[in-house]
Amino acid sequence: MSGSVDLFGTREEAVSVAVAAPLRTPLDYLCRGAAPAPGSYVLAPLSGRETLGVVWGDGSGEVAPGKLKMLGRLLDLPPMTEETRRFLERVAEYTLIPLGDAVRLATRAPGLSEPAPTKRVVAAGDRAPARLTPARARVLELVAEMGGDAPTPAALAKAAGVGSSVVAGLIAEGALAERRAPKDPPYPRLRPELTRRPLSEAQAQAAAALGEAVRRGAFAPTLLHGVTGSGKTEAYLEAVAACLRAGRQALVLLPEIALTDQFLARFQERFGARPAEWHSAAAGVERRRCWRAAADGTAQVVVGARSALFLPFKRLGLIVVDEEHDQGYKQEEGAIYHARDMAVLRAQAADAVVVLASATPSLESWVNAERGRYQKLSVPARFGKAVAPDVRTVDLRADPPEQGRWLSPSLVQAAAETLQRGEQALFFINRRGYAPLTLCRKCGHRFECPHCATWLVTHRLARKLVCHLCGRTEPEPACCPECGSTELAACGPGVERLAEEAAERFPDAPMEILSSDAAPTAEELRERINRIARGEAPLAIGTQIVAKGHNFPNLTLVGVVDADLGLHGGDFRAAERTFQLLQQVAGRAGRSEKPGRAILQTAAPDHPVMQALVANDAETFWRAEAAARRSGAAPPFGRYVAVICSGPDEPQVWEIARTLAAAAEPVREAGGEVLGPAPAPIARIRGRVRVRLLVRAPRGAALQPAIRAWDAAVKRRGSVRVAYDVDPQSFL
DNA sequence: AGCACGCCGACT
DNA sequence: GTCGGCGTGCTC
Repeated sequence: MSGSVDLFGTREEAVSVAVAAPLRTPLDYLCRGAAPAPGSYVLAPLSGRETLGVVWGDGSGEVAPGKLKMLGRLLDLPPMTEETRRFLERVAEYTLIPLGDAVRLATRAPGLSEPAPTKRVVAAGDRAPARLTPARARVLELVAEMGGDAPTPAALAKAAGVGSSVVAGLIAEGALAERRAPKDPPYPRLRPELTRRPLSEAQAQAAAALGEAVRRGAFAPTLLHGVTGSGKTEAYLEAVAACLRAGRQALVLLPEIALTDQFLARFQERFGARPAEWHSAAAGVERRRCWRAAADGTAQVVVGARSALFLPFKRLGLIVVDEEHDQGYKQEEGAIYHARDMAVLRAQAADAVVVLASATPSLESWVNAERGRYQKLSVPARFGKAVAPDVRTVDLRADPPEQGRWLSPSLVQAAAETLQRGEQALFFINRRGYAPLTLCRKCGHRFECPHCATWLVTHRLARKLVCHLCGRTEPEPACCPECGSTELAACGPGVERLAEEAAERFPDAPMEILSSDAAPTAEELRERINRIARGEAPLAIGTQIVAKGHNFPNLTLVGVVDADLGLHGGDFRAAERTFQLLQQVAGRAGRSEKPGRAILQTAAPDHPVMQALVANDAETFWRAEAAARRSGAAPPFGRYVAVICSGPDEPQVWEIARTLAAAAEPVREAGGEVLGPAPAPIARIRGRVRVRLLVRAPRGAALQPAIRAWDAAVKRRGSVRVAYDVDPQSFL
């Protein structure tokens, strides 16, 4: 331990502390007397205030001891385990965020710097009361019945049906002992042996393999592939049970939307009590309780959204990432990370099992399983459950809609038949608004966003033109700003325009529109979804919010109006994203007892995405996609990092973005490539222009030198900021 | 992140 | 004449 001796001969030691501030390295502090152990939570003075920090190790000695500040108070919290600290280091290294930001992610709970709140409780005392009245007897009897449970004085009085003075009197005489107990109630003990639904052969096999891995207690990444309705939840709950028996904690991550009472009820049925819950909606007290219980090990299982991954678990043995393909696992604001990937890192640091569960695994997980880096377990569908819908394409070149219409004759006919049978039909189009482009018939002027180099989308209901990149709106124009002509043409369909056509074609069918801006509140949107689920609207028109989350038991036809949408454009994950989205949308027609079908309107029925959808064969698609990436026909695997440069002044941002591209020279020399700054990926969000620079680094190439160069390039450059978005595919 | 130090508009 | 706006820079 590097130390120093002051004038009075007192030994002062230096420790390094990772403070919860955006700093890439820990800072050195002096401490009086013995240095706190690594992992201790402390308050550290930082530019004139006390900031929460975690002792990381010995002082680095890089700053002269005379300039070091004295460490503040040690906090009364269970120390952060070495495993968690190693995990945070790896998160910082991988996502390119500062270590201090990673520490911040792990300390997002209120009241950490205050002692754990306590309350007064009473238990049986060691003396008999001088006078035993009937009221006193009732109280003492009740206390004896309670055994170890210590109620508050008020609760005890109420339960015994006596006044509070009776209890107070007994305390004064020593017949009841008063002490302080934690105010946050402990989580109820879970019972791994409680109930078990009968498992199918395949479920039992998967559960056994997972349980075996948990008992081994070593890092074991596993892809649990189970189609919808196969009961993969039951399989991984058995892994949770095995983890509880092994005396370790388990974490179940769910996409925010799936964190429902339904899941919790199922959990309670299996384990006899609800788990600790961690999600963004949880209030302050609940977060404090969950954080502390994760840290002291009394939370046996935490179920939570992505940020639960950063709880300071004491002895984590299992992480389940349910619906691992879900885009919601990606944190896009502030510290950018993908919770599924960080779960793998955490499991590695904790020698834990990580289960990635999905009916439609992501490309990266599939490739990792194929390469043998992940164990793969499959749970096929249970007999008698709803089956995948029959998927077909309609070739828009051979069977086109009429001029100015978007539904092809065969899709219209299929919908008519469906409605006639009393079943539901859904038209899907992944575009909000009325029309994606408005142009002037006279001079050809296009209405574009002045900031984003994209077309403004006409929203007819709101009477506005909206930029879907930056959210900028203008009133709907009456005439062309160039030539003054009033002949403006709306080109292409959006969900509003599709609804217009559907209403014309099926005037007698009540219709519900599902899009994020068709409903003013989330509550209203939920109500609309419920109306469809209850079968009140036979016809539904929707954007991608219909893709997940809900069962529509009477829905037997899904019509994808433009299946090619999203396949073009510069996104190097366009094909897989389209495949996953459309597979989910088509699957909406597969939840009914009756046979369901999906119709894809496409101008490219031979495209691998369409063929894979028709064959309902993700594996073949992933294999083809992986092969294309290896052969160079599609963007190759590698470490993709978007360097995001943002600031209020557009020319300055562009200038700095070019500097950043130049500073990426070491990456290029190492065989990587730098794409951009491209003209398209620019957007203005809350007054700040964002320019993205895509960098692909070869596998194994350390990006840290480039980061130093990029960080330095924006220093002393006003309010320009740089952030890094590491693509999950970097795992490959 | 937050806090201090910096230079330009409306106030007792 | 100042109070304070937030742009800019740094934190052991």
